[in-house]
Order: sequence, then C-alpha cells, then structure tokens
Amino acid sequence: MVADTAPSGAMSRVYALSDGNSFYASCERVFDPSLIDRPVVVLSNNDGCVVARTPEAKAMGVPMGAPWFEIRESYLRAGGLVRSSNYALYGDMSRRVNAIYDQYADEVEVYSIDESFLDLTLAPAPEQHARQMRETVLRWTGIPTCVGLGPTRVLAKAANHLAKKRPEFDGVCDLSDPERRMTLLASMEVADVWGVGRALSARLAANGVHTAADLAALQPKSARQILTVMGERIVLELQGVHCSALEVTAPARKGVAVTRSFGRPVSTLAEMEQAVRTHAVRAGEKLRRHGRAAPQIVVFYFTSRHRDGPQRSVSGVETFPVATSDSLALSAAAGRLARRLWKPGYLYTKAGVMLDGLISPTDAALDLWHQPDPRRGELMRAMDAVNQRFGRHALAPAGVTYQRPWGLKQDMRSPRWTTCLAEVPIAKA
DNA sequence: TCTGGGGTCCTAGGACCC
DNA sequence: TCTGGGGTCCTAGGACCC
Repeated sequence: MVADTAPSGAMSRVYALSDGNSFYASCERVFDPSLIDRPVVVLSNNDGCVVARTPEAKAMGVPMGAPWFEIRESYLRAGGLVRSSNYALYGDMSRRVNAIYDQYADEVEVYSIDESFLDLTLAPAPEQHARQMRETVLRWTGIPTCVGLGPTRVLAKAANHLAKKRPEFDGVCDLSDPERRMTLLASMEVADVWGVGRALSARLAANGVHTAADLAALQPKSARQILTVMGERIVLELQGVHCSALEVTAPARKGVAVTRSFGRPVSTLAEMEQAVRTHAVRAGEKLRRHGRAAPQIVVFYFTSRHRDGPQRSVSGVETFPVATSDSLALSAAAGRLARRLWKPGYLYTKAGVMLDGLISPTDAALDLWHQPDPRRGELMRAMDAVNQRFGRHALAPAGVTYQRPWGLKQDMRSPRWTTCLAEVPIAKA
C-alpha cells in the first residue's frame, strides 16, 4: 500500500529541488560567450580532475571525475575547452540564484552551492510556478536550471533527476501523482535514488531490488533490515511519507577542515610547517565566521599512493586548555604538530588541518588557570575586518605566507568577474 | 610532472562502570 | 562445580552527499 500523505491528516506538502545545470561550467559561460555551445570542463582544486562538464563535453565522453592529466591531450586536441575552478565566481552566482528562489518560495533550504530545496506547498499550480521561476533564473542570471517536484524531499530529488535526464520534461518534472510516480520510478535505477550509493545498491541488487520502483515497493521493515534506518527513511519518503523537513536555517557546524594537495611535492620541514600553519589560519577564519570554537586540532600529511617511493602517512592531535578560534593559537599548535610528526626523506603531497567536536565559544569550559585574553578576540575581529576589506591575504600571522611554492595549481582560472573590482567585465561602446 | 576538498550520519566495538 | 550482564560513552571507519 502506498501512503500519499503524512499520517493523521497533516497537510501534504509540495517540495521542489532546483539545481543549476553543469553549474560551474554554466557560470563560466555567463561571462565568456566564446564558451557557448562548446565542450567545456571545469577542474577541481589543483587542476586535479573534472568536476563539471557542459553537455557538449559529456557528449565527447569525458567522465565525471576524470583525472585531467589523463584526458588533457586528447580532449584539447578534439577542441575541448577548460577552466580551473573559480569558487569566488560560483559562490556569488549561487547567492544570486538563491535570491530569486526566495521570491518564488515560502521557504528555501540551500543544500549545496548549486542545489536548493524549496517549499512550494502554497503555490496554486506548482509546476507552472516552477517553470516561471526557471525562466526568471535564466533571464536574470544566465544560469539554466532543472526543477523536480514531489511530496517529500527524496521524491523531489528523484523528480529533479528525471527532469535532467529526460528532455521531454523540458526541465521540470512533477512526481506528485502516485500513478505517474510509479511508472517513472520504474524507469530509474536504484543507484540514482538520493542516499543509495555503490555499496547499498549492491546490497539491494542481491535482494532483487533494481529500480527505484522496486525500492519504493519494499516494506519499510525489510528496507531497515537490508539498509538500516537510512534505508527505511528512504523507502518511506519514496512512498510519499514525509520524514525530513526543510532545514531553513543551517544547523551549527560540527567540524571544519582545510586540506590541500601541494602544487608540487614537499620534502622540507620548513615548507610543511608553513603549509599547515596557513591551513590552520584559514580554519580559524572559518571557525569565527560560523561562531564556533575548537577543543582540539588534528594535523595530518601523507605521500601519494600514485607515486613510487617510500610511503608515509601521519596524523597528530593537540588539545587546547580552552576551546579556541584564535588563529595564532591554531597556527602555533599546527606548527608544533608538523614538527613533532616530521620525518625527512619523503615526498609529501598533501597536508591538512581538521577541527572537530566544535562548540559555541560561550560553552567553552572556563578554566581558572587559562583565562582567554579578551584582547585576542579583538585582534581576530580586527584581522577579519581588514581581510574582508582588503582581500584575504592582506593580514596574516607571522610564519604564514601566501607566496607558497607548494600552493595550488590553477593555471586556467577565469577572472573573478563579480567579486573583485579589478576583474569586473568592461562593456565596450 | 600529473588522480579535489569538505561535509554529514550511522554503526560496531572497546573501555569503563556498577 | 561455578567467573555476569547491562548501560553509557567514545572513537574509528564506512557510506553517502555535492
């Protein structure tokens, strides 16, 4: 039996999932018309692998996640175009798109840089409403989107998947109607259901579950046996039973990590120390932006499995007397850990700083012997304000430099068209 | 030369306690 | 003769997501 509303007569809702098509690549196209109708890929940090592809690049057979060094030659030879990722641009475009969603929906949950859940329950004709919204987003920002509609978030996600894959939907798919829903879910592989990855779909296949409709037809109890509570929730939501609401206000951060591959391998302690101290300062900025404090810091670094030579992977932790978001304290601790863990004779390729178990600074355990210096808070606020005004690298603690030979590769980054005054486009008469 | 970065949630199992 | 059992807390690791 298929339940179509939440129990006890609760009002059934209409959720939408709207996302930008090939979002990063679409952002690049908005400001560079020479990319229109051409194959374009956008690369991950460090120009490592492909993270976004225009339909033309997909048609050339470039797989998602393809290592750039592997496809580079043949891709460029075939006329493909490429950009390093430009997060300043994508983040700003995302903000603009969400500002439009806000005008069309009662509530918006920003789920990721290119996806938002919308509550369209009060819209008289949700599908029409979604089509109008889609047109407005395209006209005002230049970003093409697809929208999926359904009574639960899992169904809205599934509908969005169908809207993207099936041109006949023209960018909007509605799974509100139970009969139509079962027909369409039967055409969808179970691995394409939100929350079902490689491991779970293998487990499901062993139980004869191959399509999204098969999964929706399971008894929630058997789903729980096969997939634990997550699976039970997915099945209920596929059946139209509302289990998860929108998270309109972002929940407090639990962890923060800053990790980077090096532009080239690092073999000296001086460089390693500088790298992790720089990561720690960035982590401190994130902590303060989210209003959190870290009780401890973890530093790690390792060599690459993809390289010959001796391998080494280490990590160490230092606990603070009082949870902190002070960049100077974080950086000093990171430096100590880097030294403590150091062993020469290796080509290290990646290092990172992780802060977990974050708390609110006001909950930081008060310690009679370790009273935080109030001037440190002032200093951090001043530093953040200066960097906000004059750019991220304007002011940094000693021992942290942004002239890093070990830093990122991003040789093909487009200008920060919308967020950096020196790089805004100039219209010619 | 060369394979991203940053999150969340859940579970199993060990430590510890009474 | 005979050597408990149940609860809680924490952590590591797996799985998933974009």
